[in-house]
Amino acid sequence: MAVLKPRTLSGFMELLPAPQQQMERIMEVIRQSFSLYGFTPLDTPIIEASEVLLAKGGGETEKQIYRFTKGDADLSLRFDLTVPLAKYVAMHYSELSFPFRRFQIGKVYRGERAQRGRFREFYQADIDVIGDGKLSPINDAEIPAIIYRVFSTLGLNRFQIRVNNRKILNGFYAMLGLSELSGEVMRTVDKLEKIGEATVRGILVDDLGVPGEKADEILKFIAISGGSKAILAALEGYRGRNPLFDEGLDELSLVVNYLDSFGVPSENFVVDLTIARGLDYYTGTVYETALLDHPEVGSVCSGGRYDNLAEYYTEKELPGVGISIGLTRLFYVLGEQGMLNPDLLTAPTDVLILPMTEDLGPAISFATLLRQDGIRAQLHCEDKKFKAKMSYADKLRIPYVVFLGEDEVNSGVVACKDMFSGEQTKLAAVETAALIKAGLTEKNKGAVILG
RNA sequence: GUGGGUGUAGUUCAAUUGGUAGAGCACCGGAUUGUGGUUCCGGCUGUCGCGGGUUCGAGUCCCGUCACCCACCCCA
Repeated sequence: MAVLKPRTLSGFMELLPAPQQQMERIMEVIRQSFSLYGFTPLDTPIIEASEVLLAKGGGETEKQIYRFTKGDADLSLRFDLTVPLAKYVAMHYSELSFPFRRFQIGKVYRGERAQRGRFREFYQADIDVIGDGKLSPINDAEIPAIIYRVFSTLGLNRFQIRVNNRKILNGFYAMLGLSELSGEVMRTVDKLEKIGEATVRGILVDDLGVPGEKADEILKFIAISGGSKAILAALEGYRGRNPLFDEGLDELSLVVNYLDSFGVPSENFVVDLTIARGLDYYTGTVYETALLDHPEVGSVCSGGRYDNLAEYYTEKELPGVGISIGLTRLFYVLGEQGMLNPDLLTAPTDVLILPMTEDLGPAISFATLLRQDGIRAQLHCEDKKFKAKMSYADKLRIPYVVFLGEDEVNSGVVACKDMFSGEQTKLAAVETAALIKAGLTEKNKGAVILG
């Protein structure tokens, strides 16, 4: 019979069991980290009515969204987690308590060309804080702490949280009389690191029609660098010329000043006046996180402050601040760079039990004992050679194999082999369980996801 | 959407100026009866992406097509 060639669509990540385990661990770290800051878990449908997801209209979303019809229904796959959140908050406004802090880890879909580190289906891990009418900028200051917590808990050190404030940029461009162009200018300046100063100036002057001396002022402005405090000090020099700028500077100062209290080391944080990133609804603080050793892969976590999350769905004013971790991309990079700890236990079970007697009772009882003790156990009763079963345990990197043959059953013990050390013990069931438990704790000790 | 590249066993790749396909890894089996990972021996697999053309003859040249990859755009 002719069989169909199996294939997975381009841009869709499909993992083997061991990497999937690592992915799950990463998700778990993210979940726990988010929980530590008082965020509540949320899940929303992957499919929504197109009119809801496309309420904003125009732009990239329209071009890239997966849209289809089912009967009369015009449906779309969610493009990000923020728009569904907006709908959710608008819809359940009266049932929610504000500030509403939620986290959500879910797949999103973008019908663009797949590329290295760029997927069509990928996980985003989002947190957002939504205020009712107003939202304290202290929330902006807390975000870097959460990012830092997630990345450092994963075992990463070489990353940098970059922060900027759009009010500062917009205010600055207003000072130059370039308000109408600020979007274009920001987009251009954002590419500085990639294309260089000369090219940026060329685009500003030749393509956008920015007068030469103003382009130079822009370049001078974005070239402000140094430690966060030094940058703030330099920015103070521009104070008093534009109210929006001043407001942004106040917000940025707040973020910087509380970093220490929030436990964010200064080496993992920088004020970067070039970043403008993100969807165009960002209005204040913006964040971007870069892996210092892999600048080429792009952002793995970005976000910012927006004035009005749900303007398309409600008259209520709902400002918010949030970030999105590009989990799939992050995982892809970590794997590609060999940064996933190979010593991390990824076996589907802790113990593989091999019964070798007609009566499976003792083996099943032992499995039950282990499971009651919180130890993952699997029976292997298939009609296979003993060697094949050992090989199975080995390939899956299962840490313990237990043998239950005539000898063991008759003398009331179980034989247990530590597959990593090769040592084998023959002890009573309860003692073996205790031994395994202690051994697992030892093997898991300091098991960071990244190594 | 625009530009470039590539398509050969499960996988990574190889195949002299066009002459009807190989290697490593993986996989499977064996090296005496209840012990894996190392080693040794043996074995398996391909419509050479698909369709057409040139040719005595094409994996190797030409056209088309599809798929994938890379860059741009945009972004996680």
